[in-house]
Amino acid sequence: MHVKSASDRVSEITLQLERLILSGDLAVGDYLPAERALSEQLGVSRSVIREALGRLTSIGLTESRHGSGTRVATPSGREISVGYERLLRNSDVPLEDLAVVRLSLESTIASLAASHRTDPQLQQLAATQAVLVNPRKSLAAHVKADAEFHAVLAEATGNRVFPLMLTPIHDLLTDSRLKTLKRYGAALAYSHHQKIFEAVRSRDASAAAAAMREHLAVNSRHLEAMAAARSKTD
Amino acid sequence: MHVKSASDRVSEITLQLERLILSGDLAVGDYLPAERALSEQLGVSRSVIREALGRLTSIGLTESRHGSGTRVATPSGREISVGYERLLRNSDVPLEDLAVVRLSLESTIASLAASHRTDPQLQQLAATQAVLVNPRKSLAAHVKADAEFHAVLAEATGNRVFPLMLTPIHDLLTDSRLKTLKRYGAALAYSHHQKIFEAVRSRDASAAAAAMREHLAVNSRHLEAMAAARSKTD
DNA sequence: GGATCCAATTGGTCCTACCAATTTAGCGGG
DNA sequence: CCCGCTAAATTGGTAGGACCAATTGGATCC
Repeated sequence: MHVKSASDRVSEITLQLERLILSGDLAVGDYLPAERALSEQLGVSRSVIREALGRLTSIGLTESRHGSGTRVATPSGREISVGYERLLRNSDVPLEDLAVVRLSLESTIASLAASHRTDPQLQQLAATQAVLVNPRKSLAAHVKADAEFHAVLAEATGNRVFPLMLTPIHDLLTDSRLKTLKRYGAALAYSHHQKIFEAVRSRDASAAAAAMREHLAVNSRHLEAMAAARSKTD
Repeated sequence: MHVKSASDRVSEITLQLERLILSGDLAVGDYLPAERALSEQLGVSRSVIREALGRLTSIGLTESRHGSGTRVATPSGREISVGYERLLRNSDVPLEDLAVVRLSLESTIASLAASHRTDPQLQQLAATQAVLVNPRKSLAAHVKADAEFHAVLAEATGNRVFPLMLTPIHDLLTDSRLKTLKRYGAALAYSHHQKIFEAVRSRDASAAAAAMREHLAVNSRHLEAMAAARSKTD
């Protein structure tokens, strides 16, 4: 990648530390040396160290706690999510577009999950369903269970890229999912999930994908309706 | 979004400046006030200003030139891509997994492109095909044309999220694509692309998706073969 | 009018001192 | 011996000054 030589110190140091982390010399959760120590070891002022660590933190590679230290953060895709969020605000990407991408990914996920799911994962899915069908649980709990269902499904593909790609999309769509749940109730989501669940349980890949498409179609229609209402008032 | 209150000064200032930029008060290319001026205006030390600006620069919102000043950078979504790329690289996912995700996205892309493509986009596709079928062009040119073909297709969906999701994946798979081109020659890629092209031209969504799946299957088989060879030597 | 040089402006680095959380070690009482 | 409290050491966070280095813009000179 042509990231031009970066003749300034902080960029150098940032790269150096980044390499140190990504090379595996430092595991997730390990503490980096203290800023004053790094300053001496690397032969630059503490300001440079601080700016470098700040940049690493801003891209989610490290996290610092006052008085405690700085350690490498658990990679979670959350930084990517905020990046996407920023881009969304900036370039005004409509949520409908995101929903389309989600539909594409999730139908593949359902299909693959049906082929690769393990029994414990099946139980996890059942657990989220138990929450969703329980009317005594709060709306927030229902939303969480809904998200969990899809997350477990992504896990069950056995392909680690799917969770990484899906997480930020889910985060961005969480609002719309909440509205959909409010509008149509958890019962509908439960019955949809149940159809998917049965297909995954019986390892019927195409049925799982079809059920997923049907499930997400509700959300898409809702988004489109809102978009239409919005454009009317413009 | 629940981005915890961020009690430290630099986070505050970073958010403040970010808001200032994204709200449109500062257009792309505009210069921010000098660090010393910002320091005084916002009532914090220059160190804080510098760290905040550094973070903004590291996520691609601003760019600083020594002696000149700091201005808001042209938004390109590229920073998001490299963020994604970093994450994927970091988590050490097998290329086969990436190829699967790519297949999922690209088949949807082909389908949507068939419905939404414009005539100029069709011409762009044809142009990359002209390069690919020209044996006088270098291998690098062929790889570029191949990448371009898929990029234009992603554009043609009219959904700006697809390019964003696909770009980092393409970047990570560029090596394997090069090897595939070497192994099977540009002619095969050309004929596959041609099938996709015809389907997109005639707005046949399902044919486009099918042709795309067939196209990428070659790549997948190649990757699997390499993975198998690798595991033998382990 | 054009080229050259110089001074003001601006980002980049270093340093030192101090503030504020956190952790750790030590002390004392039970 | 153990628990709880306190104080010191460690660590990140902020401030502010001094200086270096690149860029810019104007004044000067031809």
